[in-house]
Amino acid sequence: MPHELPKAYDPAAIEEHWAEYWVRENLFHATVLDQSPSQRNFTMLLPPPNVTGRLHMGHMLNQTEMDILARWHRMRGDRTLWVPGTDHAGIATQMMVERQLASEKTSRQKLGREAFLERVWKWKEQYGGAILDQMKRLGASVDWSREYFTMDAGLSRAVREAFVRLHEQGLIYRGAYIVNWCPDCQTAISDLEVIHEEQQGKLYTIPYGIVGTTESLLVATTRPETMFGDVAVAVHPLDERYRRLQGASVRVPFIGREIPIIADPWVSPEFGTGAVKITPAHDPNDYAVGQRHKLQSINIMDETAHLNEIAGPFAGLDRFEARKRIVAELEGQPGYSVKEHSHAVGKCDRSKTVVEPRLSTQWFIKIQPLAEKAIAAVDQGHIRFTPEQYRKTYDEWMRNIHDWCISRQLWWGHRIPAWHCAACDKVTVARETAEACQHCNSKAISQETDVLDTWFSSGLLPISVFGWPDQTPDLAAFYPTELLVTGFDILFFWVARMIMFGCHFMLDVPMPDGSPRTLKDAVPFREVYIHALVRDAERQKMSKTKGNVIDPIEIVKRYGTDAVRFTLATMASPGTDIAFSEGRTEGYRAFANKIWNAARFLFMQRERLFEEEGGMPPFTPLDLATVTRDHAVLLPPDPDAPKQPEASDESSRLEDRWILSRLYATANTVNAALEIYRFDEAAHAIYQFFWGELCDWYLELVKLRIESEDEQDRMLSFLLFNAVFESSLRMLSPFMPFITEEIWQAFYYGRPPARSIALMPYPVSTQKNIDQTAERDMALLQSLIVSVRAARKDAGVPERESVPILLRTEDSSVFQQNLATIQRLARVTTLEVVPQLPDGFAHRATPTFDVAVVYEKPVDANAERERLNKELAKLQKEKENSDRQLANDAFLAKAPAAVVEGIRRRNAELTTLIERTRTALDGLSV
RNA sequence: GGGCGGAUAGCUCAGUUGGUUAGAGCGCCUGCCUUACAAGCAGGAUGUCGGGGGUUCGAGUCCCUCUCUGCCCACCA
Repeated sequence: MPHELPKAYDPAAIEEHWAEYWVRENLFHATVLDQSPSQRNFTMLLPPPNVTGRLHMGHMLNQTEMDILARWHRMRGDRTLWVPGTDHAGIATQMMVERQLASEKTSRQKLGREAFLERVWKWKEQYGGAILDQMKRLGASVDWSREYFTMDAGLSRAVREAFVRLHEQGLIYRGAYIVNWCPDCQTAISDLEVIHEEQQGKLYTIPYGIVGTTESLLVATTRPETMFGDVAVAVHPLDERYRRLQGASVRVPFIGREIPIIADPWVSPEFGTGAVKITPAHDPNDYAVGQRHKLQSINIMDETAHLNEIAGPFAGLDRFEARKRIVAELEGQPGYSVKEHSHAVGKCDRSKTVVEPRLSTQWFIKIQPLAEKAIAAVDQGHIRFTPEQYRKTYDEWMRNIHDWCISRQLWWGHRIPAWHCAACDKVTVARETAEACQHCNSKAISQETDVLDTWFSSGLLPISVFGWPDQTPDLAAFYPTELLVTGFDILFFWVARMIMFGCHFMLDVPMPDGSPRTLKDAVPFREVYIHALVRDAERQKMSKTKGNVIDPIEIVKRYGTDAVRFTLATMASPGTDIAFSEGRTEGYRAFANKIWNAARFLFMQRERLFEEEGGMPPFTPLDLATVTRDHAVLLPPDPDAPKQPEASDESSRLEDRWILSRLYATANTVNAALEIYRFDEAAHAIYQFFWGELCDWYLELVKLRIESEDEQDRMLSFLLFNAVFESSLRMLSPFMPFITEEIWQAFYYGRPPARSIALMPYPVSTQKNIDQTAERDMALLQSLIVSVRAARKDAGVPERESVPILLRTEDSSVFQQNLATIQRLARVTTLEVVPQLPDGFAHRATPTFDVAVVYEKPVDANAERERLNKELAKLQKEKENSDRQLANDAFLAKAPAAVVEGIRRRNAELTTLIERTRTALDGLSV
């Protein structure tokens, strides 16, 4: 017996089951063994969420898009691999565990490094990766057997290898430079992790006493608290105001240290007073000036941004507290002044603390050589961006790139494989744990305590997940990946780094056939699709502080994954952010419900029909082939299927030819749209076809025929509906994997031709399958039915009552041949073709026909007059426009013939329509 | 300071290389519990395509300009 579908569509009741099924059956596992010469690869890497992360709407959009593409490619027969994993997320994870420790009244310092790391691993085992479970619930068709974590042994080995190689190549160096220091995280961070915020601050003008005089030099600064680190005051060499002071000295206020007045062209005389304090240890510009003038650097702050003993009376104070006190002290001094000043302040992306530029010893990557290859790879078209504008963004960034500070003063992360020697003070960099100093062979070495920036390991993912540095079969088979789908927020953090690392390291790996690899095949992916940001319904960025965060899992619980996925797909048009609205989701849940009920209709008819026939026939693709013999595209390929006798097209009914044509057209649209990542177009096309054509029209006609006497037609219409419906399910499956799986499994109850709809072929078609005659005739028929329905409404015919209609038309053949359709869908008794419509009946006029409903209840003359007048005005306006165009010689001469012809035809139609509408109006007034 | 994007129906958005009547969903109005579906069916209303100028036979679409708005990048104290 066929599987029953419950009366109500309840996503909660079906989704979990299939989510588990797909994982359990390991359906989306891809191996090198799958390889067949004709098969295309489609490989993607999931942008790894933080292991501490919780799924948000951005993840869901990203995963929905990737999953649609993965499922689509898989169904099209491509060897599809989508690799999932999580990122150890250095700072984020460490902070999370530290918070936990704090609540237990302890700290990582108290635990010590080793115990702390143990604790983090424990935390990771216990709570980490919850986000991947959430992903499973969304139906993401990833290869779970390949799940990675960026601190796995294999990936860690790749990290060490990459570090050592870069070091060997002279591309990694260590030194004291001004870096961005987060006093809260107590680590250096890269330029990218600093977010600049425009802020209303103050510009303080502070008098510095000139040595040997009673005069003062006025110095403008936004950061008075750094004055204790001042080593000079700089003026522009050509600044006449200060020329005489060059070479003189001033005293740092409060502490009285003498510092020189120097001249440097970097100073702009227009800003402030034209005299700048130089604090090399706490400002990148000042550091550069200091270097030029061989000045020393004085660090006045500790790692928590509290002033040290050099600050004299202000020692021990936090930098902002110090500023307050200093300003208070300066208040009232001659020359001192304050004015409002708006400037950009750098904050730590993670902690939102104001970043402190700080001189410290860090590890850096000399990025230029890597960037050059990365620029070339995109320039030469080996990597394409969608939307294209991001290519420019990428290019600009790459061309202005600075060296990358990769060391972090954290404990959680890939520890830098370098050992410091206590004896000779030199550094040993090694792949394996070093036992002795490379330089002096001393055993007194200790490993560098810093770890690597998290993005160092994620930048290596495209190569490390496939086993690099080993030349594994996976690396040979799956590198480069095809596509990267991600948000622009990690374009520089991640995308750019992957491109740099991929190009750099893979150029050394020969191709599978042994030939040398070129840039074209060294790239980590061939395409990058950058998707939009998901905002709330009011277009606000979702944020915890605003409290407008939509939890996708909550929404999924309420509407079902399929509905949410479809919402995101329909709204995902490139270049614009998504304002997520529950209203839309509700609408697409209704769509899922529609599909559900169409399936129920199908199953009910199947039972009814074949009970009469004396038993259930098998429902295999083979049976469907009996009605769709010309249309193998609809079906799973079955080379053993016997050829079926061909029915002639003439015997086919209009609606049959029409629905097939529409199905093919939809398949064409969907495939073309997905090819260029137009998820919205693809989803709209399916929606429109399924609801607006298959359900609203074809299904209604199937009802009519299933009741008919003609047994053969009964069967044919049923089987064809079956086939079209099943094809539609497959077409829809990448977008709504759950409901389609549920119905499809029920459809093939007992013996499905595959383990999952996800492994069935995707509908494809060509232009030649489009039946233009059928589409045109059906449009005409629909137009008549809609006209009659409207006229019925005007006449006030009760919904259930059928009425005769009068039709005036040149050619009534389509209507005559499809009389039953008209009778059924427009509730018509008889159709009479007349040379002229009589007055007094509600009617509609179109270019090809006029139709009236014969109903004794007189139409409301006033309402009808109003409607007709409005109609007339619209027609006349349009007519005027086309008249003007047709009277224009330039238009006739220059416009393409087809356009002119079109307007001529329309103009003629308008003439007729206007005439008829006038007649109708006259008829009313009689 | 540089760069990029957006402004189309009450709301959220489509609108392909300029070409006949600018679309969809939601919302709104009217009528229907027609046994697949009221999460439904049928019918309907709604737009100076941000303002101004230009190119063109023809502009929502191309150019200039203005207004508003969002974002990215940036070491000027």
